[in-house]
Parts: sequence; C-alpha cells; structure tokens
Amino acid sequence: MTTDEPGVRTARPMSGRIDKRNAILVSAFSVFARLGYASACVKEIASEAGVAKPTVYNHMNDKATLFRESVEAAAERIGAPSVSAVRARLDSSVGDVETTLLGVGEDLSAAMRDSELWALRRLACAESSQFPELHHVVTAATEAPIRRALGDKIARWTLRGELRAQDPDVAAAQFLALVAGPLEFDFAQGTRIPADDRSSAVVRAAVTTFLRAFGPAPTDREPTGSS
Amino acid sequence: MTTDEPGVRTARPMSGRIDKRNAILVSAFSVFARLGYASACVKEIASEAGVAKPTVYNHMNDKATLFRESVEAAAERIGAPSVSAVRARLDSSVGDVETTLLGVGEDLSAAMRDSELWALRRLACAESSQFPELHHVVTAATEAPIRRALGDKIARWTLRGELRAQDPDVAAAQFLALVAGPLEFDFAQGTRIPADDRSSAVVRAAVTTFLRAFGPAPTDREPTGSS
Amino acid sequence: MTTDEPGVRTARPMSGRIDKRNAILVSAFSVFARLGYASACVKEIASEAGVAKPTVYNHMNDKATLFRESVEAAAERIGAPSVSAVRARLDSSVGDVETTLLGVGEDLSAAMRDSELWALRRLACAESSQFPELHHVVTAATEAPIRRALGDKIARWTLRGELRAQDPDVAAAQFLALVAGPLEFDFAQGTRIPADDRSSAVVRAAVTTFLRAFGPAPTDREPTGSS
Amino acid sequence: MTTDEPGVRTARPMSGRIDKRNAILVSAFSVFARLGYASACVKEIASEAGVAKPTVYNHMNDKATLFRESVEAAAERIGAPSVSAVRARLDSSVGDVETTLLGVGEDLSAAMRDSELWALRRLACAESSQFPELHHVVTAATEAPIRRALGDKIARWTLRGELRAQDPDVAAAQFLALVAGPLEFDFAQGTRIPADDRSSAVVRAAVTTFLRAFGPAPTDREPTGSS
DNA sequence: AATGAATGAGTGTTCATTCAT
DNA sequence: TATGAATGAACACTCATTCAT
Repeated sequence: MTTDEPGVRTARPMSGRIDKRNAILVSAFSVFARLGYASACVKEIASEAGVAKPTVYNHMNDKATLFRESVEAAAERIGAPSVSAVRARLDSSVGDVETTLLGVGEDLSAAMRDSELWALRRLACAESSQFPELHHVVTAATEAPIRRALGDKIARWTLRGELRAQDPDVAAAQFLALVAGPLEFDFAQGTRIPADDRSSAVVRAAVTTFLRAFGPAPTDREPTGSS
Repeated sequence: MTTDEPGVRTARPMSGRIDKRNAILVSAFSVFARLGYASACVKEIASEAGVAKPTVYNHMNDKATLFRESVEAAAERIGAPSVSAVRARLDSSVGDVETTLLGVGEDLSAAMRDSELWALRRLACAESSQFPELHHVVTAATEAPIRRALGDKIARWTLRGELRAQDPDVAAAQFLALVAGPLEFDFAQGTRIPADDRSSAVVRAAVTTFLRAFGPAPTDREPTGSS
Repeated sequence: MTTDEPGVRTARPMSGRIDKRNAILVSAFSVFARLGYASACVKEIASEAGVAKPTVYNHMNDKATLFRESVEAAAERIGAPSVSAVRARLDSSVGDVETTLLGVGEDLSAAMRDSELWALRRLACAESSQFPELHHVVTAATEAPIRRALGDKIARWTLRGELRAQDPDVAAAQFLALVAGPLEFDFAQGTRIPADDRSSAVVRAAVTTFLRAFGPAPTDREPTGSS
Repeated sequence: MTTDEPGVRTARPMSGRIDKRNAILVSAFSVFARLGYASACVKEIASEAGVAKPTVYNHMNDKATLFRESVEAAAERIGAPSVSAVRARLDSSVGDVETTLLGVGEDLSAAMRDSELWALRRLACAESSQFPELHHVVTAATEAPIRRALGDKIARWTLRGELRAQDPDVAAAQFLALVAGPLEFDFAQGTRIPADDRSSAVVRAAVTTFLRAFGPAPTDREPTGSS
C-alpha cells in the first residue's frame, strides 16, 4: 500500500503517529495522576499532548480506554528502573547476603522517592472498583518481578547455606514487607518524603530482623539493635 | 424513626437535626465509597439520606466539607472495632507471647475482611492529593492506635524477658508489616477476599518470623518453616 | 406543605412553573419545526423559551422526551381549530348537503394554509422511524376527529335519503381524499401556498365528484364539469 | 469487482470511478433513509460504500450535495418500476375501463408496499425546508408520470365515450387521491403494512366511486356498495 | 485518485451551588 | 429549617471537513 523500499522509509511514515500516541499516553498519565480519573478532562490531556481533542479519540476509543492504556504504559515506564536495578544487583555476585539485602532495600526506598510511582499506586488504588485489573497491571510491573527475583535469590542463598528460608517466596514477601511497610507509613501515600537517614534506618532494621530470622546459623551474635 | 411523644420534643430539640446530620454523613460515605469523590453526586447522597439537596448544603458548606466530615466519621466508626479488639486482647493477660501475637494477627486479617475498611483506605489514597490530611485521619483511627498498643506490649514483654526488641516501636511496625504486607497483596485493594487458611498461613508465618527475630533466647529450636 | 387557604393561593404557586413548562414546549415545537429533530439544539430551545438549558432538563428528561411532548402539545393546539370548525359546521343544521360539503372542504383547505400544520406533519413524517407513535398522535388530533364527524354526518344524510353511501366511513375517507389529495400536490409539503381560487376549484371538484357518486337520486343533471 | 485485464483498462478508464460513485450514492441513500439527513454521518456512508471518507468528498462537494444527488438517483431507481408498470398497463389495450382502473389501483398499492418508496417520501418531506426542490424531484419520478399517463388515458376513454370526464387531469388526480388517500392512512408513513385484502378493498371502493362519478352513462344500476 | 490523520465547532447531558418560599 | 426550582460551567464525545501523502 505504501512504498516499501527497504530501509528507513518504512519506519518513517509511522513515527509521527507513534510519537503522537506516546505523547497522548504520557500527558494522559500526567493529568490522571494529578486529578484522578473522574476529574481529569480530556481537553486538558489533549492540549498537554499538543494535539486536538478528537485526535485523542482517534487513538483511544474513549476516556476509559485512554485511562487504561496510559496507566499500563506508565506502569512499564515507571516500574522498569527499580526492577532493573534490583535484578542487576541480585544477578551480580558481589557482596555477601547482608550487603546485597541492604542494597535491595536501598533500591526500594529509592524507588519510593519517585513521585510518579506513588501517583501510579494512587490511581490503581483509587479506581480499583471501576478498573480492578489495574492492580494487577501495576504490581506486575513493579512489585511482582522484584518479589520473584528476590525469591529466586533467597532460594539460592538457602541452597548455598548462606540463609535458611524454608519457603523462599514467603521470605521474599516478608523482606519486602519489612522494608516497604514502615516506609509506606512515612511516605504517607507519597505526600511526604522522609529524610535519607530515616529510610536508611528502616532498611537496616529490616535487614537485621530478616537476618535474625533467616540468618544461616543461630550464631549467638548479639542482636545489636533493630532501629 | 424519631421520638414523637409530645413531651419529649422539648427535651431533645436537637435530636432530629443530629439524626439528619448523621444520616447525611453515613449516606455520603456510602456514595463516596462507591463512586469516588469526583463521581459522587450530591443529589444521590441527599436522596439516599432521605433529604433534599439544599438540606445537605445547610449542614455542610460544600461538597469538599461533606467529604471530609463523612470520611472522618466513617474512620471512627470503621476503625473502632478492630482497635478495640486488639486493645482488649493485649490488655488481657491470658496466653503467652506467641498466642497473643497470633491473635492480633487474626484480628488484623479479620479487619481486612471488612469491605468498608478498604473503601476508606481507597478514598484516603485516591484523594490524597486534594485532601492530604485524610491519610492521617484514617491511620489515626485504624493503624496508629494498634501500632502504639502493640509497641507498648512489646516493651513490656521485653522488660519481662519474654522478648528482646531493642526498639519496641520498630518491632511493632515490623510485626504489622509482616502481617499486612503479604495480605495486602492477596486482598488486591479489597477487590478479592483470600481464603481463611491463606490468611491464617500468612499470620502464622509472620509470627514465626517475628519470634525468630525477637524471640527471647537464642534457643536452638529448629526453624520449622516460614510458610 | 404550602399555605392551603382556599381560593387563588393554591393555584398560584404552580402557575409560574406551568407557564415555564408551556413556554418550553412551545419554543421546542417552534425550533423542531424549523430545523428538524436532529438539527434542533436544546440550547436554542431554552433560550427561545427564556430559560437556562438545565431548566429544560428539569422539566423533560431528555431531548427525545422534549420532542415527543412538544409535538403532542402542538398537535392539540394546531388541530383544535379546524376540528372545531368542521364539527360546528356539521352540527349546525343550516344548508343542504352540497353547501355543507363545500363548507367542510373550505375548512380543510383553510386549515392547510396554516404553516404550523405542515410543520407538524413534516415532523411526524420525518421522524416516523424514530418516533413511530407520532403519526397516531398527529392524525388523532387533526384528521381522525374530522373523519369520524363526517362519517357520522354522512350516515345521517344517508338515513334521511339525502345521500346513499353504503359505508359512511369509506365515503368520508374518500371525500377527505378528494379534497386533500389534489391540494397536497399544490401545497408541496407546505412550501407553496396555492391561490384561493385554485383551492376553491379543488373543493368544488371534490364535492361535485362526491355528489355524483353518492348523490341521492340518479338525477340526470348534466355533469357540469369536474374542474 | 473491476475489470482487471490490462487491455481493457484503457478502454473504460472511467468505469471504476463510476462504479465507486454509484456505490457511494446507493449507500448514501440507504444511510440517509435510515437516519435522516442530520443524523446520518458521512463516515458511515463511506464505510458502507467501501471507500474512505475523503473519497466521498472527492466525488461530492459536501454533505448537502451528497444528499441531493443520492435522493435524485434513488428517486429514479425507486419510482421507475411502478411508473413502468402503470404505463404498460395503460398502453396495453386489454380489458375494459373498470378492469384497467382496478389494475392501476393494484399497481399503486403494490408500489406502496416498497419500503424504499416510503423512505424516499419521508426524506423529501422531512428536509423540505432545507431542500425544497426535493419534493419536485420525488413527485416527478413517482407520482407525476402516473398522473399524466392516467390523465391521457382518461381523455381517450372520454373521447371514446367509455367515460365522461370533463377535465381528465382533475379526474386522474381524483382517482389517485381515492386510491392513495385512504391507503396512506393505513400505511402510517410506511411504518405499517396493511393486509392484502384491506388494500384491495380500498382499490375496489376507489374504482366504484370513480366510475359512479365518471361512468359513461347515467345508468340506473344500483350503487352496490362503496366499501 | 484515494486515504490516514487531524481538527474546530458543536452536541446532549450532568452537577455543585444558590435563591425564593 | 427544609425544599422545589433554576442556573452557569463544564465534560465526553461526534462530525463535517481539510491536509499531506
């Protein structure tokens, strides 16, 4: 239908369209994150994307679809860095268990400093009655891969005798909870950002508790503090 | 519905008004919980409360005030049972540490089966950019008292040598995280209700991990499973 | 609920509302007649009625209801005069058959000079796929009573030997057709208005033909022309 | 669908274009008939014609032109069969006057069973304020030729003494009115289809009345019924 | 000649809020 | 105090039409 000369030509004619689609998705997420689904207005999304309102409807059928797709795209975009960071850290073999866990904890607390991540969670939470599938979309792009990777690593550590976690997946979930739970309180849904030393303390406390529970040997090293 | 004996009328001249106000607050929370702040419409709230729309405006200045007050009232109402339950359990001296913690865990997981609690959380989360104070209101009525009571108890246990938690507040936060974190995943923002045995398993795993980390003596009892 | 002192007071509080409702219905028919259902816009109807757009929606649920009700009201209003005129003429006993039929014919052709009647027909015809019930509404308010009254009269004439129509209803329908059929061609859906003598000629021709077919005796009066 | 033999291409370079134009006109009338002028949307017309929207604009300047041309084309197409049928019947010399008139009446009532004819009338009627010329277009393609042919025939019958109609055109118009008038009531703008015997009765009654009025001799044959 | 993409203008409808009673 | 009625402002969505290809 179009000129099919190999090379750059084939990629070109679509690029503008794809650019526009991405611009729409990005601005849609931005506006939805700021105002919520119901209060966001398509006109503002369009103007922020630099297109006319009907162009938005040419790409996405209606507001609900626009919402879903923008959240999905944002989940990928926002979740990717922390997922990659944790994966890289777990794949590299440098450092002992404690150091690695501390690193993972720092990765998580760093991720929570991203206001877009909170916006993403807020949206998925807020609209979970109208768009229940979003919870899965968001966790699949943010928590789930980390949980899985950490579970794998804990299994290996256990095999190597560096840890003794009967069920690595439960242990992984618990480690994440030990880090995220207390932090979620401090972040107050992303409306506050705790000081660096506060989140570091939470991470250290989580690692300490985790290692006391799952540490390799019941060594009698003194429990040197959980704060 | 109201006391209609003529004699009583003079005694409680305000009761009808207060009744009406409560009816408005209750139906407001119900509608807000169902539809979210922006999508909820005052007309529906009024009709569900059995009053006319302007009557709502006679009691609350505007929609935002109506929202805030209805959420505050609902937070008290919804949070109270689980707070009381946990407090009662911690105040009574029956049972050892493990039994008590298991009981608290069960209290928490029972509380999470209340769909109104999830609605409350969803609202606070959803509107946290427009109404940031709600996060505090909700946690103050639900989590905070439990955390504080548990912290107190852990302090006492530690003093008695039944536990060794350097910082009881951190330990309390971690216990709650160990219970709530994995469960939050299963509840999926209140859109799913996990089976009883699943949540019991989570609670047991949380207690096991917690006791391994903070248990009194470095006993050499085998770590018999974390699932 | 309102002061119920007998007399004028009870009628008052509603009159403003009813006035407004009527104003809306009248201006709605005017706009619908001018532009058709789809092209008419509620905003224009509202402003022509001197109210705000939402006021229209307070009285009628949606555009379709507004349309139906405005057409029904207009059918009563527009059909009444010609129906009354024909009824009055048929009820009064002055004049012989021919004179009376000529009078009825003139009544009909006078009615067709009312541009609102054509607008009414146009609307019922135009929207008969979306609003099929309108055909009945319009004919019931315009043609049907006339047909019935004329049928009754023809029956009486036949009984009195002044006419010999076996089936008076068929004869009535045929008389109306003889008058209206040729005139409809001349009026061209109300876009043209034929000269007075033209429509009088049509009426005379209709009466002549009708009387030749249903006249009392096979008199041998010459057929003096049908034009 | 199109002739693809390379040789033929040069011979009929326009045929594909004309095909496309016809497809557009046909689908346009179909959509206009279904939805009316204002509610019909060009996109649907284009897709039903199997072309893209701008292609429609390449052939017809705008929606109004598209409407006019599609109605004109449809008028020819839809009117032709009944016109031909009546003409053929009148041209053939078989049968006496009564038989022929009965046949013409049946032709007319058969034509009214074509839902497309009603759609055509509805459109012309509905949009007669915006497109007043359509009334002429439609009648010229449907009623007018029949009226003229019947007038001619009545003139001949009168000359031959088989009828005595002073003004054949008026008589023709009256015959058509006697048939169509009562039937139009039954068809209710094409929303209902009367039973065969009902329309046959109407036709017979019309012929009876017509012949009583214009029959050749003032014979004293009993008026045997007008129903 | 035909089309995918884009848009300005406009629609019906809803809602929070106010006023007169 | 409580309410029926009214409204200004806004929103999702559609459509006829044009432009670049």
